[in-house]
Amino acid sequence: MINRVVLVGRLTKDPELKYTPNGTAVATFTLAVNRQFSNQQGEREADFLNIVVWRKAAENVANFLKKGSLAGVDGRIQVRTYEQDGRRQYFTEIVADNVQFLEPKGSSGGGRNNDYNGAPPMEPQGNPYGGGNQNQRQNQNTNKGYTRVDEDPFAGNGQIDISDDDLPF
Amino acid sequence: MINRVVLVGRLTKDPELKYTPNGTAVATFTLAVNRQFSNQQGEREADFLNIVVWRKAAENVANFLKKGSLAGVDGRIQVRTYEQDGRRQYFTEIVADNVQFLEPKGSSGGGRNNDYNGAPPMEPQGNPYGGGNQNQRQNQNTNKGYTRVDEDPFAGNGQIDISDDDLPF
Amino acid sequence: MINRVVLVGRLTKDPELKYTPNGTAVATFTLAVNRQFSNQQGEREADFLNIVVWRKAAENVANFLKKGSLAGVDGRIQVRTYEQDGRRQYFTEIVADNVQFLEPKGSSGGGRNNDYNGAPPMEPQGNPYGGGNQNQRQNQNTNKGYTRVDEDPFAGNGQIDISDDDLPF
Amino acid sequence: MINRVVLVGRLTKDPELKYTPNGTAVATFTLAVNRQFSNQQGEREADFLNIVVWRKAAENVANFLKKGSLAGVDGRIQVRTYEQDGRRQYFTEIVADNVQFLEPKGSSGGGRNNDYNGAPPMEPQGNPYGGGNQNQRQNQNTNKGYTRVDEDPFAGNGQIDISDDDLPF
DNA sequence: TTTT
DNA sequence: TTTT
Repeated sequence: MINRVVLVGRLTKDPELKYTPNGTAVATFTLAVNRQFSNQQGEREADFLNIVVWRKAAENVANFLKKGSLAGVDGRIQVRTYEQDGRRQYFTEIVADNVQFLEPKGSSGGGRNNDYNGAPPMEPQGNPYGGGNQNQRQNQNTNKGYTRVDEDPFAGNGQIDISDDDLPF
Repeated sequence: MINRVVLVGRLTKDPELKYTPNGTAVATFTLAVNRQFSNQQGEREADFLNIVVWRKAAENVANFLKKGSLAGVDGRIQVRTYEQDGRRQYFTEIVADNVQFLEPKGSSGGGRNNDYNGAPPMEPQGNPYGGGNQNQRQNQNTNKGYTRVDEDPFAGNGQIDISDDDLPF
Repeated sequence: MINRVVLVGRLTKDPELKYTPNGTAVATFTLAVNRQFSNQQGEREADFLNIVVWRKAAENVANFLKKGSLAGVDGRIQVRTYEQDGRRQYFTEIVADNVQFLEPKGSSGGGRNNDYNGAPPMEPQGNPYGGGNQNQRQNQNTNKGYTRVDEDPFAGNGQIDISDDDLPF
Repeated sequence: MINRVVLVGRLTKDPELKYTPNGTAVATFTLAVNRQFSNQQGEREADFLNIVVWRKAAENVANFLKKGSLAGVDGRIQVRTYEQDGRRQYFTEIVADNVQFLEPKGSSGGGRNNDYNGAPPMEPQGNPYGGGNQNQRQNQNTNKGYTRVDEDPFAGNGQIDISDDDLPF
């Protein structure tokens, strides 16, 4: 059925790139999309939307986008369900078919972590979406220098079985 | 910023129509949008998306759509934030600019609650989205025969101050 | 770059299915999309949009849609250019990634040409878009019972070189 | 019915701003949207799409966009019909609900015509869309310093009767 | 936990 | 809590 989303906004952090057990790249990031109208307090609010990208596009995202980058996303909305403390939780994300880099070419100077994995050298890496899967522990695996992912691309570890067979392409 | 969503799917229940204190109509419903590809178990999953509609369109939705109706939605994604048991929760919804009725004309026979407010006569009315606002109690107010809403259109009661001033049009 | 179109409307005619020289299926049809507001004369106008679909989806369109069918289209806009009488002409079409059939299942009774090629038995087959390519003549070739296409899927014959290599997937 | 288009691309020229007889601002420009895949010759083609914007947004477009600017457009497709030399011609355009400026703030240096009406001082003004209305002559009228438009916003003059009553809002 |  |  028709399920189409188009967004333009800015990354709230560097993207995170991980790999499924069979080597499929998956990148995640949050896009801040400013609302068109200000609220009663005269503030211009934003919506913070979770984006997932797979395969080659995931690696491009990891290489070319960073915190603050302007990007366009064309994809579909998906809701994932999980249990937490016996309560059903919902996690809404946009699965991107296509991510467009909207920064001017020469604007990548400084700021980006040069190791391209979105994690500051010393800090442990966590789930960028606090409301998401909670049973995460520090993921020690590496794959091509990136963090490996067995399942939920938004968690450091997980029981939801995600593999290439889930990929709709 | 650009934030555009287009969906086609079926209502999981009759829509709920409420009114803000100053009389603005607001309807909510959940749209089941089938995914394009089946999962590893060969099942065709669906995403269940929360839709909000305001004003005249809200009343049309309440009058013409019911559980199972096929509908198209053109709108934008919005994330609302609230606290529950000291934890931040997120509620994602589509604010519809336009809802299109895709049922054939003569297909409204039977099934729909004829009082058009989406609540079965004897049952208390609750939040259609379990993950949403929890501090709801049965709303006793009525307005033109419909349930009144002071705030969160998805709750029976609430502290989030929603009024016509929030309306972006 | 981002180029996304979503439409819901009705077919003005049965779709036309053709094949490129190397056997790729391509279907074309016109979708009548009613405007949301009526004009000064109080009439509800429609826009007539040219749709192209490739491969398996093309065959599904030919098999399941007919004149009058309600359908959703998710795709991108494309403009083709050609010369006619020494003047540059533009032909705008939507290349569909996905076509959704919105007719209720049991509603296909009668009306559709059972040979599934969109052409009434006795009538010569023409370009469904009168404003389009003009240098058309009756196409005599057949391919699996369908009309073959060497180039412009909207013409009966043509000089624009279209082949599978043009397919972006 | 659902008719939604989202585009990101670059202006091929400065936008043109005109006014209807009753003072409604209308801006037009062409957006070059690069295709995602290169063709057989390895070239990355673009589609050139005609955009119309009305009212306040039209004036913003005229003030903030110029040739080469990156912009996002959210709107709907519309086809206009006219006769030329006894032949029916079609003109496809995107009526924008919303135009987003995607250029970095400090990037407006040089290049733009400072009179903000999109017309070079000495040159006659023409239809930016060669395939469009042909019976144009230089429009002499002015309105608040801008070119006035009686009808087709893409022509310098015209017989198609466009007025504020046509505005769907 | 949020971007400009 | 989910629709056909």
